[in-house]
Amino acid sequence: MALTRSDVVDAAIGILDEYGLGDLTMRRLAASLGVQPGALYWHVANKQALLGAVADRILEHLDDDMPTGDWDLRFNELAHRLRAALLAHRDGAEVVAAAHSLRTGQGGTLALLSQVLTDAGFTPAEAELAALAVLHYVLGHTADEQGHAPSETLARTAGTPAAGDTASPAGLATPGTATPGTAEGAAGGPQTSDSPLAGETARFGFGLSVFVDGLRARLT
Amino acid sequence: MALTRSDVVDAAIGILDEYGLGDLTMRRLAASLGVQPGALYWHVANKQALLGAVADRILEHLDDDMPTGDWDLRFNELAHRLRAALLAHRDGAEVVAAAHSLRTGQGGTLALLSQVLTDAGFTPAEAELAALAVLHYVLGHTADEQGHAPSETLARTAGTPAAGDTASPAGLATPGTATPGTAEGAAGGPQTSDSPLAGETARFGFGLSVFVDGLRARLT
DNA sequence: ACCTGAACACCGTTCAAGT
DNA sequence: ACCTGAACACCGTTCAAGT
Repeated sequence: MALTRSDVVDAAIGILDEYGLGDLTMRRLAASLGVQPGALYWHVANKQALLGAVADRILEHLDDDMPTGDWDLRFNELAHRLRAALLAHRDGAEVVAAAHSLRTGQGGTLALLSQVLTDAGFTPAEAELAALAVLHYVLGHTADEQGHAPSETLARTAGTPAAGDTASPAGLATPGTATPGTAEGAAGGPQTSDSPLAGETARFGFGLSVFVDGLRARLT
Repeated sequence: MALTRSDVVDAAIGILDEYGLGDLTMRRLAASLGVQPGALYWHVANKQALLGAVADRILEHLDDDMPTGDWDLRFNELAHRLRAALLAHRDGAEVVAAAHSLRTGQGGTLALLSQVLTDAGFTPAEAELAALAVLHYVLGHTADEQGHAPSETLARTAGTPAAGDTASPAGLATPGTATPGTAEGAAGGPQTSDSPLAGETARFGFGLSVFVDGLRARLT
């Protein structure tokens, strides 16, 4: 049966999760589909476009069933969901960053965050800038996590969360994030597991809340 | 005369400024030095190490003649200097990001920002997290600027700054930043040049000040 | 100590030609 | 419409051998 563009993206995500971005080459992808490298170019313009499609897939359904409530609650929820979506795939943050997919991507992650802030009372220009700023923060922080941190995305497998650490801020259910590829540095580093900032989610939340506090301060 | 490691880094920066990161290959670098590709590996372990050395060079002297004063003033100064240093070389932000050079780099940009915040009264853990957060912001924002914005780093050539826009926040002299490579999108996009957030430096400063406001709010 | 020559094992992309 | 075969123009890295 003939290959489909969606098949190509599926296979790409498969390679990503199993071997990482460094091994996601057009030639390996073709091989995994049992096809010649040139065949891919019928379904996808080039590698950049493929990465864009992969990124769009990673960011799909980011705003499904969004809670209603204060802007800061919704803003936090979106940021945490974004991080969770990136963590759900090996090198997810790097892929999305490489694809420049947050600004333009189909889902419009930038637009989502921006909208919450204009609802809150910011001008469109301010809202977009602030949304971009936290987007950069989330991408950077999550890329760091995926670069050299002990994984933190099982949650479904074990009953007790790894170290008192869940991806969602409140008790809100995260969208269907399957288990990711194995992390490279599984041997725990010097994790100062006593401070209130231990746990990657808490560390992430700290930077996020500083930013949200700064935003709140300008609303008065 | 025999090549020196410093020569190699110099030549790498030359290629970077003239042709960009995409054209900075070991083979091109070797050719520009009139040497065989293999010769480079006597001076540099691999490409990653080379990029690290280039990044270190870009970030050199970031804290020369730092002003004294309130932590927020010094924090802002460092952030603006960092952006200026990145803008001083084509694809500077991407190089530094790729080199993971802010955390570990010789200069210790992370340590510098962190120190300012511990001086301000934050715990070491909080200070490092907050410093990392703005580092991510600066890198992301500046990478965006360098990716598709009309260049903004002449300042020395013309008497009147391009659009009421300088890299330094106050009248503080920036360290020796030479003129960068030409920007790719020289044709001006839809620049809404009326709002108070026009001008890349103002846009950068907005996100930065939101974060600093958030930090100040926790000091009470 | 420093570099050449030459190879190894890859890349992304194009494109005539086949079915 | 969809894919093969085969090439083009590259990569980073290694390493014996030369000087």
